[in-house]
Amino acid sequence: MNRMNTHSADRELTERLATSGFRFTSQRQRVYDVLTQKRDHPTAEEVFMRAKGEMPDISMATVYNCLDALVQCGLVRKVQLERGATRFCPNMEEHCHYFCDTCGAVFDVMLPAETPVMPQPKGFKVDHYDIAVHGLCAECAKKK
Amino acid sequence: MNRMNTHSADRELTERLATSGFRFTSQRQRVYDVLTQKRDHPTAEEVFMRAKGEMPDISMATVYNCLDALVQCGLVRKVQLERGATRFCPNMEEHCHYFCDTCGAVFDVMLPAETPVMPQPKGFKVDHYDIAVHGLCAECAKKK
DNA sequence: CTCCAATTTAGAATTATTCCAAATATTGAC
DNA sequence: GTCAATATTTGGAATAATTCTAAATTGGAG
Repeated sequence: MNRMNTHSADRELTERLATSGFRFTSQRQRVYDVLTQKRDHPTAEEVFMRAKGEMPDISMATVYNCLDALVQCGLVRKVQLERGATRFCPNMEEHCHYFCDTCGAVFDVMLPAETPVMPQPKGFKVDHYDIAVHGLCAECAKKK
Repeated sequence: MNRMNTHSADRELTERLATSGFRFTSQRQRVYDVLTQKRDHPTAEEVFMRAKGEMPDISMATVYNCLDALVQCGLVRKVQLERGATRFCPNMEEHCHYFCDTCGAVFDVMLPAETPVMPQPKGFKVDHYDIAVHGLCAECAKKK
């Protein structure tokens, strides 16, 4: 299927997968499409349900596999905002997450170019930052 | 037990519990002691094992109960650094966590007084920040 | 001291995820 | 295009961490 990868987006996906040693599959394409179409930080379960729309036979195990491959090849980020299901985010720019503890809504906010100087544990080699701001979104704040 | 709460630390604990509508119990005292004695961000399982040292009959369910009460009365913070067990931290000052993705070590680092201005989603009411820095600790960095 | 609500306890239930082994699909060589 | 080798998908079983449940126990007000 999709022998030619006609769309540039697919070719991009194929290349990203290939450079990490993964193959292009229709399931991985579908899962990545789901994530880029509605960027609301869905859980694996939610990705599964949306993916089934156009691909009714896809399985939960495959969704986990695909998400894992996409994370490994640098197209998707895992986001753990609370205990419970991990969420997935296709925005790979440096940003932080505003999280509504009441309704679960997530908002991406770019980080300011100027990051403040932070003292670091001696010899610590930083890989990445995970910054979350917890609180109430406008709607939920109004209701209280 | 502990009818008098002779130690000031215990009285402090009793008061904190009371103002949130909780009772003082020996189990809650023990769990809080475990957290303050070795501030290495243990999981519930680890707290359980350490608590059993002086209190062999304490149960896992109780450890979860106690941790929950301590979090609710503002003496302890939950820390979710990755998928998997939640960790617990008795340091209630504003700080962030440096986390070694290889060995799991956690280092507290105070945040600089000057926090950078961040654009916020309209109407969002901030409750707290969760800042984690992932990477390799000095030891693990050396091994590579 | 007595009573009642809060707490503890052991074990069952739940949730999210990972593991497994057989069936299927993809890719590179011919 | 065909074939073989290997990666991937799949459904279901297994696991890990936590939450729930209901009975026994305990703390504290009066």
